[in-house]
Formats: sequence, structure tokens, C-alpha cells
Amino acid sequence: MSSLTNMAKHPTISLIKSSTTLKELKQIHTQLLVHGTLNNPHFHGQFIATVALHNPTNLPYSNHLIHHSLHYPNLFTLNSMIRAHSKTTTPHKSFFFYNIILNSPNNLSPDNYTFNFLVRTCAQLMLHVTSSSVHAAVIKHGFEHDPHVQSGLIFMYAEMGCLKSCHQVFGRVQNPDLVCQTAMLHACAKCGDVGFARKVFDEMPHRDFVAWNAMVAGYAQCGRSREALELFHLMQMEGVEVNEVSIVSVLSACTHLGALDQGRWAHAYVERNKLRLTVTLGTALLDMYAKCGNIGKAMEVFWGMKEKNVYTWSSAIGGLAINGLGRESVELFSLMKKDGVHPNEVTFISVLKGCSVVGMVEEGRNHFDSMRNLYGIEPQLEHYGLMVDLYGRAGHLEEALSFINSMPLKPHAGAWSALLHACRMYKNKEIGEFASRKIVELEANNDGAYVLLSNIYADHKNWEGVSNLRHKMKIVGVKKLPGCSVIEVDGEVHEFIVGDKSHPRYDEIELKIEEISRCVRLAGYVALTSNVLFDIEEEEKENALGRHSEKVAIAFGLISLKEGVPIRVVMNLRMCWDCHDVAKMVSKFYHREIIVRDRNRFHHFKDGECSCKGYW
DNA sequence: TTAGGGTTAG
Repeated sequence: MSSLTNMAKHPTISLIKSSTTLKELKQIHTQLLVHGTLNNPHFHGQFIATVALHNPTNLPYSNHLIHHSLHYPNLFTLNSMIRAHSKTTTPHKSFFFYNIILNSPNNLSPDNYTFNFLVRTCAQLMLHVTSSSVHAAVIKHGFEHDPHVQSGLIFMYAEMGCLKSCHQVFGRVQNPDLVCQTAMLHACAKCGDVGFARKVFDEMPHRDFVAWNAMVAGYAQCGRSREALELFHLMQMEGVEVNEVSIVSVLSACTHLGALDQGRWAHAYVERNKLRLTVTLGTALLDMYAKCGNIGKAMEVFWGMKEKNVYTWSSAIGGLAINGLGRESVELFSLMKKDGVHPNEVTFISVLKGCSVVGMVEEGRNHFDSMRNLYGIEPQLEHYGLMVDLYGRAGHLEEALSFINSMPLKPHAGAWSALLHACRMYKNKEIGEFASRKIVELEANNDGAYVLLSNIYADHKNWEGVSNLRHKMKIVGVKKLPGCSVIEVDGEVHEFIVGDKSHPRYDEIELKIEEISRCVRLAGYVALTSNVLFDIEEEEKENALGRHSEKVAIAFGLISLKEGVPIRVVMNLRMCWDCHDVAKMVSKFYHREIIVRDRNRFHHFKDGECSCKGYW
């Protein structure tokens, strides 16, 4: 029973490998100790490796077993420990085990597994110096031409954003195999060159389901959601195996498009085909529901998940926040901490958003302070921006300004923009002008700086100010980002860009918009024309407002969706106040629920009211 | 007995 092949079939090895939970493994450990079986180094090694491989949270237990063992760990065990640590938030610990291999008294030496795992550690660490020395060690130990190590190196350089190095490694591979080609296509997509990724994919002589998944994910991750879904449909037509990894990318694409129907289809696919609801899949699913405006369903998925990680919690907390449930999001954050899950920087973005949408200034400030004091997380620019947003939305403009001035980092345009938005909300011209100037100093082409200030001037009927800004924008060459809204009807995503009349049903949409205008006017509605950038005639302005992309999408929803079906719109800008008022009225007149996801949050319109209660 | 592709923000 000494050969490894025979060992693999040993019932004790099988027993250890088949256990999935730490509890089960600990029970087996006790049994093996009682029978003295753990004296066998093979069993002991397998035990430690299984504990480590199943779940990174088991790692302290694996470490404990290694340190209290009578045996010197073998290469298999040590490689397993390197691999396990490469997937944690403390990847540098892999080097501890690598050094045990290098300094081993029984002449262990690293093999291709060691290096394949070690380069993944480097990928996680993203340190150029470390990566270079590990690459040098790969060459020194003669693994430069090992296909697995080559793929690992490409992966490592991709994570670090060094596409050039990926090309160099790939160029030296004589006959790249499937795994290596997939690593390369993944690397190109990761570094933003999806075109080349697709070229690698198209030129692959054989593609398996992993290669297809990598390509679908590549499109989804760089925001080319429609292409991701198209490729996924092609994948299905070609009869390629679909697994939970494919569905994660599909869900991510649906989330970005706000395509709830297709997202629901993906959920049904998971259930129909009994795919394993992994943490990643569950998180993608809950995130899809939350960002497509169905927070009830999102939380149902969340509570149904057996295993939750920091992604899952952050996603749920953020989902509640963007749906206006700030208090609930902060409560969920408390539960997360009670559950022993350590928050990360993204979690705090979600929590601060939660505080911001309901104006919990004090609580937000406490959470912000706890980042550094309790969790050792250094706040990033985004966190500072959210704090400005928190003060600003609550109307504490002076505090927001002094907060920016006391930042230890150089304030970015985002922080000033948050302040400018608040100035717009509270019609504060002085601070608004100051913030706008600061933004333009940092980003001369920032359209928001001009548009918002122009709105503030228009609020004050300062048409000269508006006209001067218009002139300045022309000279500098700033263009207002065109508004774009999408709406899904019968599984098809329709896109409306402001001013674009190319939709085949545009004439009908136009008629509907006129009908809406008549209805809302009867109710005594007066358009909030200050949302129009320039000083044009009142009637013309109203017309320009009538053609905002969100209104066009809502009108299209009214003519194309069956009665009673909610209208769901996803847009790229913040919803304008006028469209917001009109949407409220439409929800009442047409007895239709309207859900708009804007750049910042959700607005649920029902019976003439909006869930944001005017606070956004 | 270990080797690929996936989830949270901006």
C-alpha cells in the first residue's frame, strides 16, 4: 500500500475526501486519532489538505494540525496549503509553506503544482516585485515550459493588469493547449482587450465549456452585456454544457441591463436543471433581483442561502440601500457582524449608501469612523464621496464642504460632484459655483459640473448665468452625456437615447407622450423647466423635457406592456425632477406601477407617490 | 490524492 495510486483508493482516503463540512471532518479526526490511523503520513496529509481545500475559513484548523503534527508535511500537503492560502485575504501566508518546501530537511523541492499555486498567490497580492521573483524561481527550477505553470503566469500577469507580459508569456508557448488559450482569452478580456480575447476564442481549434464560460464572462465583466447574452444563446444552440458559472455571467449581464425577465429565466433554469446554488451563484441571483427592483425576491434568495460570504452580505446591504430601505440595510450590517463575517471596503460603500438614502447622518459618520478604528480599513475616495453625499442630501452643506476640506486625500471630482448635487437639491448658488469650479479644475470636460450649475442658475431664473455657461461649454468643447433608458419587453431589451427617433414604434410613442402631457396638464401640472439646460422658449423647453429618455421609455412601456404589468426602466443618469413628477402622475392616472433605476438608486412609483419621498 | 472559467462598489 505504498504507491500513491493505491493510496488514493484506500477507504480512509476516500472517507476523508468525501466529507464536506468542518464538523464532519473534526468527527473523522477524532475517530482516526482513536484508531491511531493518523500516524500514517498519507492519511494525515490528506486530512490537512481536505480541511484546507474545502473552505478557506477552515485554514486556521489546518494550520493548527500542521503545527501540532509529529510528521513532517509532505509536498502534497504543502502544495495544498499554498493553494488554499492563495484564495484567502492573507495570500502572503502561502510563502510560509513555500519556504518549508525550500528548506526541507528531507529534500523536498517545489514541483509544477507548487508554482501553479504560488503564481495565483502573486496574482492575489498584486505586487510586482514578488511576481518577478516568483517568475524567476519558475525559470530557476525549470518549469518555464510547463503548460500549467505557463497558464498560471498568464493569469498572474492578467490580474496585475500587465497585458504585455501576458502576450510575452503566451508568445513563448510553443503549442498552447486549451487551458493556456483559455487563460490568454481571459487575460485579454480582463485587461480590457475583449476584441483580442474574441480572436483567441475564435481561433481555438477546440473549445470546451470553460472556454465558452470565460468568453461570456469576459463580455459581461467589461459591460458588454448584450454580447454576453448573445454568446450565451449561441453556446446553448451549439449544445455546450451550461453550468452554474455560465449562469453567474448571464445574471451579471441581466443585472447591468436591468433585464428582469431574462434574469428570472436564468433563475428558472437553475431550478429546472438542478444546478448547485453556490455562494457565487446565489449572490449573483440576489444581486440581479435587487438591482432589477425586486428587493423582496432578492431577500428571499438571501435568507434561503446556506452559505453567505462578504460578497453576499455586501450585495444584500447595497440592494436594500438602493431600493430606499436604508434602515433595513444598516440592520442587516449589524446581523452580518454578529454572524462573524468581516466587512470589507465594498461593504462600507453599501452601508454608507444605506445611511445616505434615509438621511442617517450620525449613524453614517459612526460607521465611517469604525472603518479605520475597528476594522483597519483605510477609507478610499469613494467612501469620502459618500460621506459628502450623506451630509449634502441631509442639507448640511457647510459640513459637507468642511468635510471635503479636511480630507487626507486630494478630493476627487466625485466628492465635489456629490456636493454640487446637494447644492442643486437645496438651490445653493454660492457653494454650487465653488464646487462646479473645483470639478472643472480637476476634469475640464466634466459635463455634470456645467449642467448642474446651469440648473441652479435656472432655478434662480438667472438666464444670463445659464447663457454664459452654454458659451463656455462650447469653447471648452464639453458635451452633455446623452440620457439613455432601457426597458425590457417580452425578453427583448429596447434602448432609447435622447433625441433618437429610430425606434420602429416611435410614432405611437410620440402620440402616447402627447396623451400623457394632456392628462398631467389637466391635473394642474406645470413642467419644471429648470431641468432644461438652456434658456429657450418655455414651450420649447417643455417639449425638450417631454423627450427625456426616461419619459420615452415609460411611454413605450405603456403602449407595449399588458395592463397591470409594472414598467421597469433602467437609466444612465440621475432621473430629472420633472420626469419624476410626471412618473408619479402617470402611476396614478394609468394605474400602473413604474420602477425606475437611475444612476443612484430606485424610484418605485405607485398611486401617485414615489418610494424615495422626494429624497434622492 | 492538488491544475482553468464566476459574485459585491466605482
